[in-house]
Amino acid sequence: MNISYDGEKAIISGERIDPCVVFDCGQTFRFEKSERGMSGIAMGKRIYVETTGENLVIYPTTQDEMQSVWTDYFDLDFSYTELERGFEGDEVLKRTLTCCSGMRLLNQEPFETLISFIVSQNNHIPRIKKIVAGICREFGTHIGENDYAFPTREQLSRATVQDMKELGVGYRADYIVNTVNMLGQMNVHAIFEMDYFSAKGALQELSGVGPKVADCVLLFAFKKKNAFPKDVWIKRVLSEYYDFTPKNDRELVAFANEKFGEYGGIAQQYLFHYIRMQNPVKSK
DNA sequence: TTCCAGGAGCGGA
DNA sequence: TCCGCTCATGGA
Repeated sequence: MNISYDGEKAIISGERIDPCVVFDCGQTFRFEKSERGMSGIAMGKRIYVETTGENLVIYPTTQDEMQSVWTDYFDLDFSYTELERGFEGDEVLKRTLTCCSGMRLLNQEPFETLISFIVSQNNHIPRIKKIVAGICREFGTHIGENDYAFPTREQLSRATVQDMKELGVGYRADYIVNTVNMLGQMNVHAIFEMDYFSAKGALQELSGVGPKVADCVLLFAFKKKNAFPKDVWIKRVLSEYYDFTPKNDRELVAFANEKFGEYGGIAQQYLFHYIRMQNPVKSK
């Protein structure tokens, strides 16, 4: 993979990256289709992500910012091309490449990921996007036109349960307010250094965070590529394509480890996106 | 109108 | 540990 620069554009070559897959696969809720690709707000800034020929273009940015922010955000030090080659040995994973090739797992900001996935529970993606946008608009920093950054913990600590309910989060309002308060007494950054099971346990101490939300946060924010979130779609995948119905969380973890290894979480994301693409009506 | 969603918490068995 | 119920909301 190579990164070159043209004005305020960073051009990435040598690795197939499909922005429509990356930003429309349910790992982040702040991107929408733009004229030539996808655009959204991440790490406190609006960016545009497009493909031109075989290359991916990210703008506006600088070489310094690419090195300090976006290389990590886009997980550019990890070769998904090589990973996809490893899918050849699994018929189902191989099939996902027809519509999921060019996927990447983003390394997102932990607080935003945590709150967003508390909102996500028992919810539809379009509605999650709407609610997250509202949280940003009401409590985040205005960064231009109609753009707002996701609020910091301190900013969101000013939100009451009633405020959250007015944004449509429903019964999750208590979870969010409680978790925001609990995080004031917790060193979230320490989770980066924990092993998978300790990290999952630590997250599940928080209000409204169960096994599924914890796995999503570990996978999408804390770089635990073996975290394997189990939602209704993945249950379908395992049941329909692998003829496997886990009795409990332990059985699922064992199955994912054996079947998909240390990058099970990434495989999970291909499977998640694939089955949703097969069921376009249900997934909306 | 009914169904369902990137589920978690709770009480009871 | 497991099971079943409840929770709020709105798009399809």
